[in-house]
Amino acid sequence: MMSEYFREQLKEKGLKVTPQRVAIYEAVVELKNHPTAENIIEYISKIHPNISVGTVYKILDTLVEHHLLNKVKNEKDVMRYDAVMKKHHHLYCEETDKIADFDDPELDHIISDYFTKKKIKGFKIKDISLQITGEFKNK
Amino acid sequence: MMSEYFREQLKEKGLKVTPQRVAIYEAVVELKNHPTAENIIEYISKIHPNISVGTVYKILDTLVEHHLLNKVKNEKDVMRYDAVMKKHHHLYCEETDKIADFDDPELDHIISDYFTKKKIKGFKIKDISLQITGEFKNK
DNA sequence: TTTCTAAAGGAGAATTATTATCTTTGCGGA
DNA sequence: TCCGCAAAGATAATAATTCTCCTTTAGAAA
Repeated sequence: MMSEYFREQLKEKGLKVTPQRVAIYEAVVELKNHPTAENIIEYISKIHPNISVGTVYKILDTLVEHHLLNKVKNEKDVMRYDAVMKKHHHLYCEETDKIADFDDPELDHIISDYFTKKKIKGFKIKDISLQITGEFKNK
Repeated sequence: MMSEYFREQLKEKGLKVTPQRVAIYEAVVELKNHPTAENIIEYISKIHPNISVGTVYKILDTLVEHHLLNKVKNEKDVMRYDAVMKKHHHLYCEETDKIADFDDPELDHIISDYFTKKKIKGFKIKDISLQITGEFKNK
């Protein structure tokens, strides 16, 4: 089962493996497109009608805190979540409010090269992420 | 006076020049470090005690909509505003939650060059902005 | 300058997303 | 299997923002 790894991760970090946590993690994976808490709640409520809203928020926080999920914010106001933990960039569509992951090691390399040569004075860089806004072409 | 340009801009866009709008714009300029609505409200209330909270939000929205201010998002929850309209990147400090503007035409050039050669399939890029997280070194 | 009217502002209620509190439940070690 | 504490449930509270409704005012026109 695909969430076996997730269960392992929970144990490793000393967190209890609960059906709620597994369900929410699976929801984020399943929903893919960077769901909001609301999206997750809606999805969850169909399968596990008795998981409460507060619990969803609490679990999302816990998982973000322990680096099992990522938090992303969009131009609008709400927080969104992502199960892809690998460092990556984001493509935003302003119109449809869609977010897609974007990964490009070559670009990362170019940028990190650049900042190796040219430091920002008074600032120590930990991470760089690109927000690429534009629009998705419908194929 | 420095807000002369702002008044001109309002007129040009068919917006009325009101003392509230001028005051709020000046507050954002004055406060510099990407103030939140709350920061602005606090600042404003000292000078113009009778500008109401709802008005501040309404005016911020209007000005963002007409590109007289920018909205900046961070991983935390609140929106922040910026009077610097020139395209630029942001430096974020995770610890102190500070944001600084970062401008680097050379870097922009490198990145836009890169994407001229290597398109993202299914996506039309309109704008790229970097979020550089890390920490400010105290001089 | 005065008048007129749509646009803008004021006050505070309403909404929305999120967090906190407090009680109950159940995971997982002994 | 039992027990203790972490976690879940229910719901109240909070915070940021938006909405509603009514009043005021900027600025165009007379």
